[in-house]
Amino acid sequence: MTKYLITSALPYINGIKHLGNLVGSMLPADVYSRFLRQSGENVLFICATDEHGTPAELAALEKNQDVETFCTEQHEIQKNIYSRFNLSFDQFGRSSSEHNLHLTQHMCKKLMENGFIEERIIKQVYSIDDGRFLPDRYIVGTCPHCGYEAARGDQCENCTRVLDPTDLKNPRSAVSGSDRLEIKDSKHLFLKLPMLEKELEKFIDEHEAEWPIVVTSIARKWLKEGLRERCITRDLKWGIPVPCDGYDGKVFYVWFDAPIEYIGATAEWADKDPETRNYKNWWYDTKDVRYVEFMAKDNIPFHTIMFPATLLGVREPWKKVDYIKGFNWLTFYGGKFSTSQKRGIFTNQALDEFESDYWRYWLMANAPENSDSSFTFDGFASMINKDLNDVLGNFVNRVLKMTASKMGARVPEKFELQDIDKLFIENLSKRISTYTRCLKDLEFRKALVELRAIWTEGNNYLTEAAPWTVIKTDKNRASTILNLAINIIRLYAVLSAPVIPATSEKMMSLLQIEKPDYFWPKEGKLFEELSKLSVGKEFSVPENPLFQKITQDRIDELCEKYGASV
RNA sequence: CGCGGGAUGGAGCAGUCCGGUAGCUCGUCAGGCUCAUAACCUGAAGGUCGUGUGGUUCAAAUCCCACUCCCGCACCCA
Repeated sequence: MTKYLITSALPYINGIKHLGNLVGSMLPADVYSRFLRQSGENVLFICATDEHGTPAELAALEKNQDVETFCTEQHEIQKNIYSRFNLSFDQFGRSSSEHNLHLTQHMCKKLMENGFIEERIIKQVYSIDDGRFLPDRYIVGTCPHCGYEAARGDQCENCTRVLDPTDLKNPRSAVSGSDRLEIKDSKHLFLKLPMLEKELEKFIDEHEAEWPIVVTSIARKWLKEGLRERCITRDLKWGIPVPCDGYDGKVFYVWFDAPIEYIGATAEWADKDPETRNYKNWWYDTKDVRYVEFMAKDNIPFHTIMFPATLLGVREPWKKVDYIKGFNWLTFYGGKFSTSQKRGIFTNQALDEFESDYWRYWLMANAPENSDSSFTFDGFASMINKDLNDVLGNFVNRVLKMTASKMGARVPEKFELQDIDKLFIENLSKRISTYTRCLKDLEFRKALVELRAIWTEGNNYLTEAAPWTVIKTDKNRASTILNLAINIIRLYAVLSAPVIPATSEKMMSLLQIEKPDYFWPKEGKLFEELSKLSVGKEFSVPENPLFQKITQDRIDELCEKYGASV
């Protein structure tokens, strides 16, 4: 049977991520993983923090911490936030793990043996006062073309010309501002991507028909422009040491070791139960694994070109990706999320404002699948109020309260179904199969439109069946309708669980189901699905609605707080 | 001529690959219901699908051409 390996792009360690990061990789990967698990599939969902590189070192410096302590702390902070978002990682690892170190070094050695690595001497800028080599973008100076004074070493933001740090006039360190810089020769390893170009092209060809356009078009663009040798090492302390003579004080560049951590994290997972788990069953010489990656569009070149190049070049049967789900950007009021301008919402702030399901629902319903999409508090509030409160929350509430008040807080008896019931079940069945297909195809926005329609069907049914009227003349008939309605609540809990798992649990607990099963309904078996609750079983009458409405005052307050231009 | 994405009723989107009566959600208006959170259900109004009154076609939101405007690609950050 096919096993599903799911990875989400690794969030970088240097600070708490915002909502855009969440919706572009981890959250949709979670929804998909949950859906597959509920469908009875064998799923391994892997993520980790990406910890190496200069930004991490500098962030640690700013906090007066050594970089390892900093990363350990930040890893815990992020891990905690994601668990509050109910992201169901099987493993949330760290790219600084032992496993990743060994795997990365192994990959490098194999690449060398196979002739895909060459050594080059390059000139690097060294800052005497900072005591370190500086990456290009941490050198600032005056642009030789336009005279802009704060041009960076890799590109002038004013005239957009690509620069070399040595082009800059009056160069200085962006870290300390010091101008005591010198240029030193430094040995580095380069991955010879051009040698793998044909194979990569074939790799992309094989998946062209299936992959989203945003993914293949970015990959094609790189191939079209021609691949160049890429430097895979850096003059840094923090990272995975290069296992070669003469490379003391050098580590691998983050883009090289970060994706390998997908494998590393799987090995970390296997360590927890070595008797039954083996990471190679998922990654090495497998025939039964379907591997799906989730990422935002900036990560696509690394996952379509660089990482496959590594895995191809080692000449070992490592599992390569089968499907890539790429996302565009989520914007904040049409503009970018911006840390320095205090625009946008970070994941920890989001959780302080609302329960995770509010965010999960909105983000998935508005996932930037085909183009960038924009977050606004107005849009957020109106969708939460309408879909979660009025449609779903109210349905649960009205059914349970009505049943309790008319016939007591127990699942009422079911008698013969009438046409109206059968028609409803038929409609529901169609919608569920559409919903299921959308989830399978990773069409999240469409899936959520369908989920909402499924919820609406319930309200529709109640209106048509009108148990509050029927009960006056035919108690058995009213009992049947309400029996069905309560069973629908259970079914909704199951169907909603990939997206809003915490709410699903609440619904199950209202029905006093101790060990709820969330098995996905089978095609054509809806009658059975709607008969799972035993007659006479007690349920709880909700004291509070499942959700709370977001008022206009609250919206105004949030706009103010998060720098939304109203 | 830098690269990429976009332009569809008041708002947000689908439809564009594979031409054939313009669809969904919100909002608005009217009606129904009264079990429920002033919630639910039904119906209606509202668009010449950025521009050229451009080309192909019996037929174009959809294919081709030209143009306009918007948004990313610059600290932070995905």
